[in-house]
Amino acid sequence: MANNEELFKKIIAHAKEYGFVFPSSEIYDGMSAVYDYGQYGSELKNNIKQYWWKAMVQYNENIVGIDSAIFMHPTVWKASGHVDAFNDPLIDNKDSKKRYRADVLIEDHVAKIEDKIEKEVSKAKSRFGETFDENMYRKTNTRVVEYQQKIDGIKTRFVTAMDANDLVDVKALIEDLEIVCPVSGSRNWTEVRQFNLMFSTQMGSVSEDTNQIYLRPETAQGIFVNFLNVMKSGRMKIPFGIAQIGKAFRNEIVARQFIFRMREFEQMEMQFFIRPGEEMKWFEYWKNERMRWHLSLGMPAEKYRFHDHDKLAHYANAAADIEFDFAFGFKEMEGIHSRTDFDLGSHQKFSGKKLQYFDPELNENYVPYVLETSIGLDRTFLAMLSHAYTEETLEDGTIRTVLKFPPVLAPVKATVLPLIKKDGLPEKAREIMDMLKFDYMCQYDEKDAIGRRYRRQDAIGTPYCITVDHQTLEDNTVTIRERDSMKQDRIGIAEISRIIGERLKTHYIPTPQPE
RNA sequence: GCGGAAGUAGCUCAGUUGGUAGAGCAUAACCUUGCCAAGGUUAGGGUCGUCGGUUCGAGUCCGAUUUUCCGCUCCA
Repeated sequence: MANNEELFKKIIAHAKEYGFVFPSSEIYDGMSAVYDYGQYGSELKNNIKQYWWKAMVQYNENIVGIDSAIFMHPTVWKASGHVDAFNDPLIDNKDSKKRYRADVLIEDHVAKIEDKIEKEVSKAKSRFGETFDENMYRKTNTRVVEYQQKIDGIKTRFVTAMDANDLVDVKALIEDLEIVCPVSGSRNWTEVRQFNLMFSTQMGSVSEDTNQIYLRPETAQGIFVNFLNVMKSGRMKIPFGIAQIGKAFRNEIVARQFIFRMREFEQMEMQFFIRPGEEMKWFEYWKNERMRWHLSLGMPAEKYRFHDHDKLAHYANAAADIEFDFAFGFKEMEGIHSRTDFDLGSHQKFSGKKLQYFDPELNENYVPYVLETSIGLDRTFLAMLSHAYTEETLEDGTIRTVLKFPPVLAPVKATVLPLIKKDGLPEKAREIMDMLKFDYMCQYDEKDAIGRRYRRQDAIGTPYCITVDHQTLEDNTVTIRERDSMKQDRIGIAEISRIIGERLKTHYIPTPQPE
């Protein structure tokens, strides 16, 4: 475990030193858990996106891609449930260090008073027998009325305070009610703080006209609100999917572990619209298919595992994660969720628009069910980087640090190197560089000894090095060095592009979808 | 969010009881060598995380703050 921590630190240091990931705004001391992707990091990230996009959109005739806006109508987040679920006033007890939802503490307190009322009522009931008028008793008994007034007072005060965003008064209310921590039994509370997990901002430049809007906490809703548009304009027939890659924002209380948990992150999502009742068939299909995609990147199978959810979110009736063995243990990388008709049904209700599909085979209209695959791009990036990072001890005892990316994902595909910086070799190498750079991300390097240049390329994971030597000038051949084996082949200049292209071919081919 | 540790050049670090900063590697230029990193010469690069305090004087002592790491907590 300690070794893994050391390794993880080395990976983070390597990522910064070689231009993959930088702390954001570093010259101003950085921002907690915000990172920028550097010159090689952004290449790697783009390559992962492209590999996913091709696998989902290009290779599946019934899946199309969109790119929806980060800003969405505020009601979207009411329909999705995020406004309710992501807005909690929280308070901590300083002695037990336990955190509570302030509204829950107050509700519990109210419930206790209600219990007292019920006790009084049932006591009176048994005393007066059949002649007992419960409603009358509730309205007239002084003790019950007192309790009821107290409850009404608390509720009014709480609702007023919450509406006015007056968290100080919520705290005061908790103090006035002498609520104690169930664990420590003390009344030593912190201030009440609003943990709104959605970032908000204002739209509209004149202050009276502004609307509070949110940065999307997930990309999925952008797909659901475009369900009709895509279905109609694309003449889509169920089953079909809509894919999207984009940023999402969550104001996590604790964001840590490098780029694993960030407040601004990127998702690659696909929502697959299906006939109600067929969700388990598709759940199994996409579970297997997504795992096949991961394995096609050449990572060992034991690095991955499924984790089936026992506790399901409000929108799901089946859910599984694909977890990856990061340096800090198995963690979620992708989720496959059967979301039923929760999302489209909810948007149908809130928008008043019919979000339905006419199924000619069944001759009926229905709200389609949704099967979601949602993968964290930053987490996939981290998985690739962690797994690629290798320190090799060579025969002569020196240590080689090499990033063994799958070639299709490598930031730089090939580097052209003149063996020495004279005798016309740089000119020849430049010619080859100019020939290759329109097809592949390439570099040219003539500084320092050749061995050292190879190592520099190893450190950023370049799979192929093309070396121009004196023989090149005679017969138009070069050597091509393979990163992992360090072996070299001599090939003709005219063949370089084709040979690299061969080796960059994708290994993922989708399994035919079920009937 | 709570507790602990740390922050000196791009990287790894040194800096003695407070006296206004050093090394190696890296980077750039030139020379030399030429197939698996560290030959030579020269140069650039730091208001010692930030702000404030004590002091004639602070990288060094004190306080606050920020960032990172570790543990706890939290987590659709």
